[in-house]
Amino acid sequence: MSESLAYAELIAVLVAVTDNEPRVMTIDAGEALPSGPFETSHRTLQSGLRAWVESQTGHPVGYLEQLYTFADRDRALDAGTGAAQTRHISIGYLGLVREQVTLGAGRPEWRSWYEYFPWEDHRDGRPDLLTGLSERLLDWAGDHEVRRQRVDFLFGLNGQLWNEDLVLQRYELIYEAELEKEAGFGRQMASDHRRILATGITRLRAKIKYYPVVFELMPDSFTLLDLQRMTEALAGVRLHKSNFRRQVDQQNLIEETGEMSSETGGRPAKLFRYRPAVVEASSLSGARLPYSRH
Amino acid sequence: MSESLAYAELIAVLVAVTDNEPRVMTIDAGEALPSGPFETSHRTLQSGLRAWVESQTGHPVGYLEQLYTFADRDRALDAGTGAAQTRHISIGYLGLVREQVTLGAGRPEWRSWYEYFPWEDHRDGRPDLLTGLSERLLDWAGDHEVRRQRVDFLFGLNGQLWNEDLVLQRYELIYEAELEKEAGFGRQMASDHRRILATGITRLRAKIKYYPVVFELMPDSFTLLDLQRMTEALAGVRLHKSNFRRQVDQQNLIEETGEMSSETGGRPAKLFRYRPAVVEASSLSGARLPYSRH
DNA sequence: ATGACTTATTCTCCATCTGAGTTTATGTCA
DNA sequence: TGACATAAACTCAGATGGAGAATAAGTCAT
Repeated sequence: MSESLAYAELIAVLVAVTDNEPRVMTIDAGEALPSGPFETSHRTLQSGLRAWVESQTGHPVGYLEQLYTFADRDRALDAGTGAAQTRHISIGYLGLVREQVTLGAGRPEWRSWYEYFPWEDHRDGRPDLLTGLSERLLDWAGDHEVRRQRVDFLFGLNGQLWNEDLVLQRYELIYEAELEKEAGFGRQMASDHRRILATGITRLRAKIKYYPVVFELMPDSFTLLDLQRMTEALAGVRLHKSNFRRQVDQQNLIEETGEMSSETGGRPAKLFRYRPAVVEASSLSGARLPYSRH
Repeated sequence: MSESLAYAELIAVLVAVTDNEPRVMTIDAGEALPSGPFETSHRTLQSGLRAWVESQTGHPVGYLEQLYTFADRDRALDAGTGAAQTRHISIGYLGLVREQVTLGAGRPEWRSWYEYFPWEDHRDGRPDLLTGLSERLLDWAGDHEVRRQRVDFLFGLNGQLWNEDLVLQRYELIYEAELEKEAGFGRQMASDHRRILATGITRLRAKIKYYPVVFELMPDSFTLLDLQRMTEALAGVRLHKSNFRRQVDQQNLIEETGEMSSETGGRPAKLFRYRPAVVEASSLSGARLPYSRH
């Protein structure tokens, strides 16, 4: 029975956006994601994480969702000995906070997530760094047709479109090609934290498409362009202005406050607020099956 | 430090489909989902689960994905005492197997998941049981406008459409209304296993829309109607025949084997096989952002 | 005050997709 | 042989989505 006892910790991918830059909370001079033991005093995982994060950031966490449970981190340590050793289980969470005032000890810092994944920011066009990176990946792929296709597909080569959702898959390819520790290909982190961060970004980029989580990061009132910039910051991609607007108001999730913003540099913009959703959101799904009435 | 030691177990929602009925593997005469300790000998969570499941079912698990980690099960036990007590962490997995030959001990059985959630099967129209159930839910909602809207939305009342994805949310509403133990509202399970099952069904119903997992449950060759029936079994909803076909071959995931099936009762149907995907699947996504070229 | 420049907001257009059937083909079975 | 079943292909109108033009309403340098 004691075989199954494990050391359980919580680990957080905490996201905030300032100056159109998506940031993640880090400790150890940007080398690690914040984490802590899962104490018996915590009623649930969720509440444990929430309490702990709020004491660190000084701000309520608007949105919190479980990401993934990682348990194969320490396998290198186990190998060979065969000794019964305490298992390490990390339960990852994704949290969104509106502002980033840091209070806690250990000098937590908010850093742009593009420091860790510089190839993921396509807002000003395809990053230059991608040239060198994809060259290295293609070298690695060599004649291996499947590998080559994967590189093309994941990095938008050979006429394929860039798909911003595939953050984790891209990182894993880079890892497989053993390029993840190369200088110039993004800042590194301790242990597998960079992978966990990639998992969080992936989840968030997918989620904003079918669930109104962006508003957890927006201030109470905002212009449509603010909202677009926020979405672009997260997705790492530019969006089509008028089509973005059309989509937003079809979804019926925002309403005018009646006031205007004058800090636009051009024509003043209407201010909007989030309208906490008709009913439970959803139904804005996306993928559908071809239903049949009857 | 020892505060954070926890007992870790794996728990599986194992799904197979036979006779157009989606089935889940259970133990204890259908009262529990199969689970086991996460042993140190297991290299990773995934491999631990896989080995253990295959020894139980005698069949390889085609598809396996982590569902959720549950840790707030035993809170009732902790309450009041404040004593340091071993935490119980369950890591849930969803697995798909093509056939269901059971070998293991403890008399595992495959049971239709609709035994546990009879209101979820709308293939032959709205189940009668929903009349009584929604009546009880509306009673519970009373004048509470928000509750009433939630009931309407989740159970497709008042002109709203039935959304088959909301399995977990429906179960949680029923739980909140304290109707989950009432006779007639589905077979019960030990502890929170019914909730875990609901989580699995929810995940699977969502997934089939944007990822070709159905094929993990199909035999090597099949007709288009077979594929449709499989999808309907999982979604619990009837689909539009020709539109389903159109969608399937737009996705380019299957190809004709060249042979025909004669067991249709009508005109013989072409047989198809799964074509393990152009590249990594995806790009059949669904929800999209309004991208901008530039 | 005026014209250049910026950003906001509204429209338009057209190609594609989707929902909901029809129509025609090809078997089995009484 | 005709009734019945299912398969497979085709139709068509309305909704959706990508792309960009047109118009509105500010700021700012001259």
